[in-house]
Amino acid sequence: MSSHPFVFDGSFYQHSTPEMVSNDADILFPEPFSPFHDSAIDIFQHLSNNQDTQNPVLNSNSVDSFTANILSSSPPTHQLKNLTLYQITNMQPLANGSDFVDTSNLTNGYYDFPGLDALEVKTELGSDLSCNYRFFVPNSYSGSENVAKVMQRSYSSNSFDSKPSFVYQPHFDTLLESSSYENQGLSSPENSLLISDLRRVCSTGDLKNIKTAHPTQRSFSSPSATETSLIEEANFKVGRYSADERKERISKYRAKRNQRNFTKTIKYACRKTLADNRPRIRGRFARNDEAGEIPKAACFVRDEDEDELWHFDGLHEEEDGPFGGGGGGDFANGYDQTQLQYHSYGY
DNA sequence: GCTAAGTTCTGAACCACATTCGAGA
DNA sequence: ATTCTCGAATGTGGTTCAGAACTTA
Repeated sequence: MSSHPFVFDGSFYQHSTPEMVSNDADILFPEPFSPFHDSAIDIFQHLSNNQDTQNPVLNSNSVDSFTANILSSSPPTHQLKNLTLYQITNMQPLANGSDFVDTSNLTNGYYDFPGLDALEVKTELGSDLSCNYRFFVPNSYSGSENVAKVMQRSYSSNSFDSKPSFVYQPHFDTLLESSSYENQGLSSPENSLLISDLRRVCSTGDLKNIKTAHPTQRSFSSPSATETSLIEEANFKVGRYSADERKERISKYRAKRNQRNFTKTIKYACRKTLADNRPRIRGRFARNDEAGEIPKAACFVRDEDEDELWHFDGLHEEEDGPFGGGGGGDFANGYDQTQLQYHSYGY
């Protein structure tokens, strides 16, 4: 990881012109990384819209506002004065974000997340207004996965458990998973994607890898002497698209986004119920009678309640266990939680 | 730049059986 | 034309694994 400020994708993210709010997101998270790309646009747009507080993430009202904006496809009504995207390696207190952080995590006023780098998104809404977002990325992670592939994977397995642990801005975490978030119908798969994509970018260090999608352009690095001149020019040109071109691309992408279908269609709910309750051996459906005869040694790791696990008595009244699905719930209890979560995001 | 070895990731296959479908009586 | 019967086809989810894709030395 480099120190701030950095030049990314041929652009230096500082002192962007107002009309570059969503365009910056378009550049940072180009279309191949669609879900996060779009989320980034929404976030940036929120930042541009939210001028009623110094730090829109600070209070609960703005949380709702932020949430609403994340999900809103409406174009921004206000524009950012500046957008600054820092990449930093040393934790420093946010300039105006005392409420932004969980103070219990502060050490001498500094965040202390060993083994993590931070990516800070700073927005300046005016001469006196600004807010900061930070994403924490494992600095030990050296992988350089193909971003497009990562995104593709996210649809099939939605797994981020296999990656090194990470911490991203705590308030942001709370925000995304807050009750208000759920109350606004945000538990749908596509909205889960929004959360998981943010996480994934952090957990996999994909910001580093974004450069791979633009092999012909400049890489993610700290500014050299040559780049310094780029920095000076950054006020006037960001990325490869003009403002109109970016707007057009964003509009096109939004239209495409609205047509997405993230949900797996269950044609017959009764069959799903049956499948959920059907006994399995190594993931395969097992005969009802056969299941009860399986010796304990072959029943994965289960120290107790094996009889309950393998004696299938048809449909259960209580079908929704902690992991959903009656018999499946019992079955699931025998799994390592991480393994279970991996598959529970299957849609 | 090329190659081999290692790693990561994806998607198809597998399984049982209740339900659905459609042809024939 | 309507109803009934019965065999075939379908759909459902967790796990495994082959092979593709990618990374590293």
